[in-house]
Amino acid sequence: MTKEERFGLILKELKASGKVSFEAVASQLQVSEDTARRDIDALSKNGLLVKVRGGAMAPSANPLLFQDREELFSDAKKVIALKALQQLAGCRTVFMDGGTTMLAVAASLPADTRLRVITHNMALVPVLGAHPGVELIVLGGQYDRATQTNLGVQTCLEAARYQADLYLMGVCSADPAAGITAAVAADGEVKKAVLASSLKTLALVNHEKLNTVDFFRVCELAAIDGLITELPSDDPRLDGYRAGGVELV
Amino acid sequence: MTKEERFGLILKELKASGKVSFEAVASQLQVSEDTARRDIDALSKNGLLVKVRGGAMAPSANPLLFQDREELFSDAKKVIALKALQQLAGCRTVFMDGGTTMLAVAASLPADTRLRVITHNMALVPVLGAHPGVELIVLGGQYDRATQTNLGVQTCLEAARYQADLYLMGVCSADPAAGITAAVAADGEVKKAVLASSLKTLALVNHEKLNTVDFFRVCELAAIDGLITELPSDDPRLDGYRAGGVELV
DNA sequence: AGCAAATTTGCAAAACTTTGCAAAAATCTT
DNA sequence: AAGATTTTTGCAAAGTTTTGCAAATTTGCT
Repeated sequence: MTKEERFGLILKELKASGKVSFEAVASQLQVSEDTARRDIDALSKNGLLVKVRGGAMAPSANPLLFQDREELFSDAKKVIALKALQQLAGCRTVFMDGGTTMLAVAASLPADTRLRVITHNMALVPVLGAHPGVELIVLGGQYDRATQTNLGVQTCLEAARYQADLYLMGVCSADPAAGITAAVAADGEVKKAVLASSLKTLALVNHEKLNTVDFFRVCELAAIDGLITELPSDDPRLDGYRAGGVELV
Repeated sequence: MTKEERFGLILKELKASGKVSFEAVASQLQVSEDTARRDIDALSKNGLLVKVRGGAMAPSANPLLFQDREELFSDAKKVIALKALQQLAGCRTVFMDGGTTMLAVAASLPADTRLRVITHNMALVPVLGAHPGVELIVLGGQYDRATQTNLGVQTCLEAARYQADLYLMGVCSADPAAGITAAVAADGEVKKAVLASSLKTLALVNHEKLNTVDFFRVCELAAIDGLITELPSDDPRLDGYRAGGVELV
C-alpha cells in the first residue's frame, strides 16, 4: 500500500461520508494512527480537506470550515471587530453602519457593555436587540434587500436627528486621493448624513478595499478620524493614508 | 463525534426548525449540556446563530420568539391571518402593526403578492425582506425588546409621512364602550399616528382580547372600519361591536 | 424583593496533537 | 550489488484542547 493509494482511499471515504477519523483510517488501511495522521496532514496542506480534532472533514461540510469563511466572519473581520471594540471605550452613543463587518462587531460586543447604538442595519437587530446592555435605535427608511439596510431620504433625515460620540463606518472603497467612495448612491448619502451627526468617525476597511474607488463620493480622507484595518499600523500599504487619518493597530 | 460534526448537525437542525435548545442538542448528540452550550457559543461567535436563553436561533429569525411554531402560530392566528389576507385585495400600500398575529399574516402572504408594506415591527423584516413582491419600508425609532417593534416620537413622526390604503392593527384590548386600548403608551401613540395616516383600518383581535380594557386609549370603535377575529361573524360575543365596526368572516 | 432556573467560571481528568527520535524501507550512487 | 542517503514509519514524552462537574453568579419571573 503506497502513500498515494492511501491518499486516494482517504479522499474517497471523505467524499462518501464527509468526514474521516484518524482511527478509522488507521484500522481500515492497516497503518498506524501516526501514519494516518501524517497522510491527512499532507492532504490538508493541499487544501483537499480540513483537519479537525480527531480527523478531517470535507471543506464543504460546514460553513465554519471553508465555504462561508470569507463571506461571513473571516479572520480579517474578527481582527477589525476586536480593534473597533477597543475604540468603543468611553462612548455612550455609537452609530453602526451596514455590512457584515459591523455584524462581527455587534456579535463580539462583551455582555457587560452599556451602549446606545443607532443603526439602519437590520442584520444587527436580532443581535443587538438581544443584548441586555444595548439601547437600540433603528433608523427607518426603504429596506434594501441586498444590504439588509434601510436607505433613502427618510434614513438621512432620521440620522440627522441624533448626535453620536462615534460612527463606525463600513467602507466599500478607500483611496488616499479619492477618499471614501460608495457603490450605491443611497448608501453613500446615508453615510454622509451620519458622518455629519457624529463627533468622531472611524472607518472599518478590509485591506482588499484599500486603494479602490467607486463612483459615489462620500468624503475626503481628512473628514474621518481613523482607519481600522486588519493590517498592523506600520504596514506599507497604509502609507498613503497616514497624512489625514489616524491608523490603529 | 467531533466538535465540527456537532457544529454541522446543530446548524442543520437550526436550518430545519429555526431554533435549537441546549437540552435538545445535549441529548441528541450525546454530550453534556455544557458542551452543547460551548458549541453554540462558538457558533454564535462566528455569527452563524444568535444565542438566546435556553438555546439559540437562526440569525435572521427573532431571538425573542423562542417558542414552538405551533404555539406561535395558533389556529386562531392562522384563521385571522387568512381573513386579513383576503382584505388585502386591491391594496397598494399597507401599514402592518406589531405582534405575532402580524407575523402570521406576513408569513402567509402568497408569493405572487405585489405590495408596499410599512411597519415598525422588526419581526417582519426577515420575512417580508425575503419576499420578492414586497417593497418594505421600515419605521425607525427606539427598539423595544419585549415587542420587537420600534417605538417613540420618531416612529410617530415617520408614520405621519406616509399614506396607506389599509392599516392592519394588532389589538391588545377591545371593548364596545372603551374602544381600542393599549397596555403600553408608546405603542398606543404609534397606533394613533398610523391610524391617522391610513384610509381604512382593520383591527385584528384574538377573541380572548375582546371585552378587555387597558389604560391607554387608542381610539373609539367607530374610528376603525372593521374587526377581524377568528370567530364567525354571527358569533354572539361580537354583538356589542356590530354598531360601529364591520365584522368579517 | 425573592425564588427558581439558566448561565458563567474555574478546575482537573481525559482525549487528542505535536515533536523528537530511531528503526525500517525505499531510493540513489558508484 | 553493496553501501550510503533519503524517506517513511512507529513509538513515547511533552504540550494542548476538550470535556464534564460543581460552585458562584446572573437572569427572568412573580
